[in-house]
Amino acid sequence: METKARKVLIADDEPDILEILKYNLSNEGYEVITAKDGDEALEKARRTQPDLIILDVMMPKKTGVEVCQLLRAQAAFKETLIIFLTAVNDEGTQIKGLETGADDYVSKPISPKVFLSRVNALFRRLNKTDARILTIDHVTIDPERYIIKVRENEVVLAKKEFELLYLLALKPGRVFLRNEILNQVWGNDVIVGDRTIDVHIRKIRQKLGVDCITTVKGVGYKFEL
Amino acid sequence: METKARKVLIADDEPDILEILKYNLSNEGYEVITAKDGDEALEKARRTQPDLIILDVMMPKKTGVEVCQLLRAQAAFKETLIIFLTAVNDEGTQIKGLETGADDYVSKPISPKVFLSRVNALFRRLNKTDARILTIDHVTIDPERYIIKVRENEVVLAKKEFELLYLLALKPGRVFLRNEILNQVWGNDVIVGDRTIDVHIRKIRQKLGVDCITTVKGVGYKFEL
DNA sequence: TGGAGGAATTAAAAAATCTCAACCCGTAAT
DNA sequence: ATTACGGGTTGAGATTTTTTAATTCCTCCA
Repeated sequence: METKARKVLIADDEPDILEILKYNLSNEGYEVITAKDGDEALEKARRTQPDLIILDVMMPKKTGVEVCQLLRAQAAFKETLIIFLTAVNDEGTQIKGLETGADDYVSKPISPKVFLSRVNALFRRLNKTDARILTIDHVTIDPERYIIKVRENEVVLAKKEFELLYLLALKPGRVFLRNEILNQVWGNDVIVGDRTIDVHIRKIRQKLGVDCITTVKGVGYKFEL
Repeated sequence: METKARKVLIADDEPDILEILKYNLSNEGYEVITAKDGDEALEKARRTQPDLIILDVMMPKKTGVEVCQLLRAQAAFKETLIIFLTAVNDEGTQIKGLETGADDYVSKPISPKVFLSRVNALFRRLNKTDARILTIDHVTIDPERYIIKVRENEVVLAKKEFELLYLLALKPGRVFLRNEILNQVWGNDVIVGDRTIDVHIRKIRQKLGVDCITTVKGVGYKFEL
């Protein structure tokens, strides 16, 4: 249950639906934000940057389709998952929905079980493309197995260490500011001291036995062999 | 892991065909749902979530190809089996059909016997990847018999234990998050405590007597010899 | 040469997470 | 009715990871 809570925004004008979905998603460990009309949805989407947005097609102020179009027009929401919810089993809406760039489409009445499995499926699909094996020279980082290999030798890193290394290795050579690292690995709401990063960096260097992380004084760190 | 009746949705505008197929599939133990045009097919597919969908290419309202495209665009139907039915033995249609993501393609007139064997074959193919005997080094897991063998010694696991081990062994080395394990083994609607997984893992380790499950702290577990 | 600022090193405290044993509750078998 | 068993829960250690805090090291520059 500790998979860095994913944020889900639900927008629907029917309080009942809002409640049911919120309840179920919360139970699954998602962090849930709700909105009761199109404008509120837009506003909260911008402020909270959710991982998934569930939009009722029929809403006051702005319809789900409109909200979706507006969001997709913004770079920040190009990748965000969007699911449409609709009472009408209307073909026209469905087509328009998928064309607007929704990732899935669920029609009411909603079965919580089915709905949850769809949400999970979406995230699973997302993860797939997200967790790829990195190979930089003789260093291999496999996020699926959580192991690092240095010249055929397996190295075991702890969670934070692994995530930190993975982040740096995603863009070898690029310098990551301490702040970036904090946001990506720890989350932008966690507060930890600056030395914490140093210590982790040190452990990684130590365990890998290879000098692959370079310090850029006053700036941050980068992965480099 | 129960063998619940497979649901099959048949969509065709010719009542005769519908009848024949329904009769034959029912006899084979499938649960059959029928639709007489594209729209009805879409609607019933969503409501009943069938395991297999048989689509006539030429149908009122929407053609089979259109229905297929719409379905495949939805996450919930990414994995669903789809068979196209067509009167014309038209090359163009066939190609378009398979490109749209159909799993098989049968042309009329239909021989019930041949048709059934194709359907069975599809499910068998699906099953293969689903319930096959796993052998990892000297550990053998047979999901059909619910038997584990470790160096010729049979080990008896309880249901949950078995399913958990099987899940992990399906992708040796890959780390499964606690959430994934919960979803796969317990189902995404059941709520059980976190320690439950631990305890089951422990029982497995204990019974197998071999150290084959590795914990990745803060992340999950993986099968590894 | 002697700070000053930033980073590296350490050790040790604090927090998070597992393991393990004991226990409880249904249900199927006897 | 009794027992055996699967399987879910709990809480107390044990372990590991993460963070903090104190100290030492550099490197640049006045």
